Amino acid sequence: MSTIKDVAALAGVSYTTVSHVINKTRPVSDKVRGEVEAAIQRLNYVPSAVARSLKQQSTCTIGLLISNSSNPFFAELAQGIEDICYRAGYTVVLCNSDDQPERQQTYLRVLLEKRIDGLIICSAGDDLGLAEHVREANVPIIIVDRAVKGVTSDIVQIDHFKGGYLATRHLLEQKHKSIGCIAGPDTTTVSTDRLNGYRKALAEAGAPFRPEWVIRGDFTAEGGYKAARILLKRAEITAVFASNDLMGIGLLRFAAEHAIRVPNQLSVIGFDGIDLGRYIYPALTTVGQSIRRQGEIAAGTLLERIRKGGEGRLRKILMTPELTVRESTGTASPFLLSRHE
Amino acid sequence: MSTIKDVAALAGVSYTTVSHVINKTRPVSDKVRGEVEAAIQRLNYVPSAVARSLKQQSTCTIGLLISNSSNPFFAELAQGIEDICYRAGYTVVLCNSDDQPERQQTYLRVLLEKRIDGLIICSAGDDLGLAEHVREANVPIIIVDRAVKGVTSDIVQIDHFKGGYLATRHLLEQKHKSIGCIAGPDTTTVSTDRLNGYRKALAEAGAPFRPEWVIRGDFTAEGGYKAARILLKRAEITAVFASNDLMGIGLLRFAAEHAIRVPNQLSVIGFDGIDLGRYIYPALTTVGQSIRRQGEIAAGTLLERIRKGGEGRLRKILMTPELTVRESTGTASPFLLSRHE
DNA sequence: GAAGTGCCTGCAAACGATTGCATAAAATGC
DNA sequence: GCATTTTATGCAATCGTTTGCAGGCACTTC
Repeated sequence: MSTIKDVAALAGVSYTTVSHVINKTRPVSDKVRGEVEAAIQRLNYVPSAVARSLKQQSTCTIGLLISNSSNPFFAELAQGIEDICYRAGYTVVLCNSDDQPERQQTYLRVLLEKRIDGLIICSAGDDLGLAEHVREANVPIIIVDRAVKGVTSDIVQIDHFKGGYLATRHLLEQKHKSIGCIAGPDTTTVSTDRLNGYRKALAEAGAPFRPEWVIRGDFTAEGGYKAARILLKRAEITAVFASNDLMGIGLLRFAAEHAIRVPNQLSVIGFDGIDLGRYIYPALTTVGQSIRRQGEIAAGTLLERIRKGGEGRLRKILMTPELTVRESTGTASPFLLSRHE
Repeated sequence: MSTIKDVAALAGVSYTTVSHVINKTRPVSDKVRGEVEAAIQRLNYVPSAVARSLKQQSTCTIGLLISNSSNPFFAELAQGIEDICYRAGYTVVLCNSDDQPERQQTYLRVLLEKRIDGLIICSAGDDLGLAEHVREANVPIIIVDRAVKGVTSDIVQIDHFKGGYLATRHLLEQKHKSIGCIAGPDTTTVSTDRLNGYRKALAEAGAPFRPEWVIRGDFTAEGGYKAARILLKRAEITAVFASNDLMGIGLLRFAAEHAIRVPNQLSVIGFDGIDLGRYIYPALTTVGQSIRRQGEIAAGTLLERIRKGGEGRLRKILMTPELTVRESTGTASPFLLSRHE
């Protein structure tokens, strides 16, 4: 692989000049510029970003630390992030911790060694080790969607509480009286927030909160399916708030298999607003905000902080969830009790 | 950010020694090692991978160039790739060209500047510029799933032809006589291969090939939905081979909306085997091979080539597709004509 | 014709690691 | 006690760029 010196030698100039031709950082006579460009062509020269990074103390690279890439949520988020970074000339390195704290820490370390300019964390909130290491990291960080306790950084997230509230209120407005909930794992603040929103809506409507109507899932379709098996044993339940779309889809699957008609006999609402929700049948009613947009905002905010050299006070961006009514929710109807086996 | 020299100064040794302590590359007395380690701790020192890369001419980074990250296929593929790379101590930079050739070229350039050790391309095959640039790149490359004309590199792909054949034969075995096809864009070899498999199966069964039963889609759910609108106008069609799962899902959506019962009135088979196929209802019958596995094999093959310094003859790994029968296909039944509006 | 003013261009010192070569000190052999 | 081996450490060149500081040359200008 040829270097800037090879180019300089071939063009018969100093490598300083070659550098300036490449970066247009000071005037160069047309003649010399022509020769240098010809030499670059001939040698098929590609400047080394690693040498440049070393000198400039910046890599134009950001890290994306996510906890589990199998949720379409992350794919959409990554799209938004990647898009903004691309436009700004930044590059994204993808780190999937696969829900293993140890893997997460290894990645964090690697990213720091690679001297990333910024970090986007979108990861389970229950890892204490992470908080500590992140604090020492001394790199601009933004946390997306989840809160990581003990880390002070920019943060962009949807209002989980309000989302849970809106979802449940929607079901209540459809005259449902017995509303189940598939919550997330109890270790994450995300799921507690959503659950609290659900409780608030119930309380506000004067409906009782029944712990036995709440099942913990793990944010996967499989988890939603399993939760459905338990939850739908209770014939009185006519609607379910699944605290993410994937679990909602698992629930819908269970309903379809057991000939429970949605929304006639059972209403289902999800959370997130993944793109696929509109293509399944019945299309999933959900609450959320464009995930892609969240990614764009996250990346934008991070890049801005990088530009400022990390200074400026911390920003907390709270996005207001919106209800997207599709086909999986409807008015409670009296004959639904007949569904039970 | 502290450097190796700061550590050396604090520990009272030369930075050579510090380097050797870090890399365990030559014996160091226990006393000195202890002091160095203490200094590293105190300063919170993290070695710079960029300096190391410059010296060692290797970045332990690979590029992943994909054409459109909104297809779950890519998410699953990326998972497999990322996993293998993680284990091998490599890092993945994610580049989504979003189907824009110009963006693809920009990314390729950036990756070369960053001196990636290897490249995985999983991208639309119709960009001639890419082939040319890639050939000059002089970096180990592996192409996944698609063929890029004019590029000589390792390649791992599923046998698209055989997949199309198996899918169609499955429908024929269910006694379907009029089988439609939603093909991919005619610019990619992938879709032509799959289409040819479809034709072969028809020919073998003595069924006629009707061009008007083939609609071109764009590999998205939306595209499948639109194709369905045209295709299902023909009441004689009792089964459809969608040449990827996403389009199959779009088709299923259309069928559900129009009260066409699947599989009773219409059978649908997809291609790829995305994970979500099993959770929708009816679950999508499909043909393919573990996508994650494909990613793992791709990454593994690439890393092996990197290890060999790029030498060794080119490998072409052809994976045999397998049929996964789920709920969306069944025996042709006579009363299906009644479905038409 | 000397001084002043613009243009272009080059020298050499960083950036933060790795590593071949050399050397000092300690241990061993006889 | 001296030569020899072993063990532990340091020096300095190198990787491929960027960039502050000068220097050379050709015009003006008086």
